[in-house]
Amino acid sequence: MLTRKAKYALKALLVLAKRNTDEPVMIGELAKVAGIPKKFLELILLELRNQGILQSRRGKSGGYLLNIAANKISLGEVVRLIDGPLAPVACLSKTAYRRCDDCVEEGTCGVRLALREAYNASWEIMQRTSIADVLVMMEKTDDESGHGAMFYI
Amino acid sequence: MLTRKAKYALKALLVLAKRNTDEPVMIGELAKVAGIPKKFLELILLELRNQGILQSRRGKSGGYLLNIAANKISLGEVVRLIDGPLAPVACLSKTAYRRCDDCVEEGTCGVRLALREAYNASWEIMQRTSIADVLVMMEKTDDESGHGAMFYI
DNA sequence: GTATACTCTATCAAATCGATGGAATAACCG
DNA sequence: CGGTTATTCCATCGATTTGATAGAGTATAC
Repeated sequence: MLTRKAKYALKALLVLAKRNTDEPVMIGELAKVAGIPKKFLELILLELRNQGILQSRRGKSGGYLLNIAANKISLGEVVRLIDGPLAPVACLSKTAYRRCDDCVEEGTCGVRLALREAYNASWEIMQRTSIADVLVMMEKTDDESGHGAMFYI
Repeated sequence: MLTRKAKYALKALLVLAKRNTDEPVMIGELAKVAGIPKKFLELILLELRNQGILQSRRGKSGGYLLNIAANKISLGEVVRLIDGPLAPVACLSKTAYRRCDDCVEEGTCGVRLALREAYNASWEIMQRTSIADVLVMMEKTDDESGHGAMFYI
């Protein structure tokens, strides 16, 4: 399970990417649109900004906007920045490899072998899919559902 | 990331499946072979027993043994029993579906769409792969590594 | 200069994680 | 039998993480 933090981060990024404007979006508005507790969202956006995904503008008419093109932000990256490594065990992580302290021989470790394929399959998709891709998926699904242009995050 | 508990559960099951005997294996021995804190392993085995995966024998010369054939125990099942749903968000869970309380419209929810494919890919493999399958993988890997019959969990 | 926003630090309750001590139970041996 | 020993079973604990809130500080537009 993702933490709520990572889920909120994805939600917020989707809203920001959909706006696709140079005008920053206020935390308060973002919180309302996405249904996220405002003060909690603050922390999350701040973290995304410190990681370089977002940029912020302070003071009146301030807010947040993307710092990277939406098609350059992968789902995997977002989740990893907020929740930490995606891998089921550290010794499988592609970005934060660490030997298991209870592992006698990594090459033939059963747990590692067991989980490797499942992890790779999931990782490949998480890495390949961008925020922009998701927007396209949403539009497509929205068309099919027949609600017209209005779709929710 | 799996919790340590789930990782230990998989390890222990692999050892038990490999023994493939009617004699129960003591917690103490299991703990030593798999490199798991004994008292912690107790809880895990107990939980697996309560879930029907293992059976136990009490008193002197007691211990644990499989209650289900190793090829009927899927990785996904084990992880789910110990760590809870595999799904990244509850509204995608196949075994514990629950609507997200902050979700306006599930059909077009971006987060849901975003994670669905990655989750499905991983789920399919976790569900299809059994403890017995992993043993086979381990033997194969072990042969290639040239260590002979001795392989570690 | 003041209203409006973000920024930062501290704090809190609840849940979860990893771990432990001791009670209950069954087998063995005289 | 009855006690000793080896084992599983149960209740609980401390530390960390999670999710969320509060409030003082700071930059910006007007």
